[in-house]
Amino acid sequence: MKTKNRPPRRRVPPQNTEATTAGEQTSDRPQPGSGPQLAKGLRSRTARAQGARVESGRRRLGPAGSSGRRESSIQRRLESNERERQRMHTLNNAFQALREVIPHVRADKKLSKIETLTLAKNYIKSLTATILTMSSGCLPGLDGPGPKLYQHYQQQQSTGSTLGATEAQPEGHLQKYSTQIHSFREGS
DNA sequence: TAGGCCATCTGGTCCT
DNA sequence: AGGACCAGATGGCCTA
Repeated sequence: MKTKNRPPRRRVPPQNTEATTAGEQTSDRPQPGSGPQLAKGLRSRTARAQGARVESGRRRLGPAGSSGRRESSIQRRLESNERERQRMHTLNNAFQALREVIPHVRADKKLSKIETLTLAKNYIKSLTATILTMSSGCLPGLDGPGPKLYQHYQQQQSTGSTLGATEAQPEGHLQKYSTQIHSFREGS
């Protein structure tokens, strides 16, 4: 199953969740960004989470239980949620930035996170292999970055015990990266 | 409908 | 002590 070309889902700024679920006072925590309007019929994740919690009530509420929680405790949790949300947004921005510098075949297709990381890894390796090849050809002597780069590469290879036989050679990285690009293009 | 991917919430642990 | 980080849980959206 593939989830390709999925349009980015839109979100509204975070809302109070726990207090709503617990039937306690809602927070008037500021809502950063004062979020975009949702497309018709499209609920935000936060809103959906709220709904899910209200509907199913399956979220963990901690040992004290929602009813016994002090307001300050709830407020702390909400602030923590907000920080976590921001942290994840920062992480996702970094993923997006990474996507934009990784050449891949289908620009219209958004790489998943795991695809992004895997491609990036092999892209770096293929670039390293290319640099090695070029530097060893141009700088056979003792001066210049070539030998040092090669030493570093060899060190990396010796410490990385998970490399397969193909990856043991610089050309293998390029081949693997190329293969991976094609497999993503094929949607496999 | 199943499975992949994702956002969010949550509590625990680590770090400053 | 408080924030950052992490991983598990949960449920929605989307595609095959």
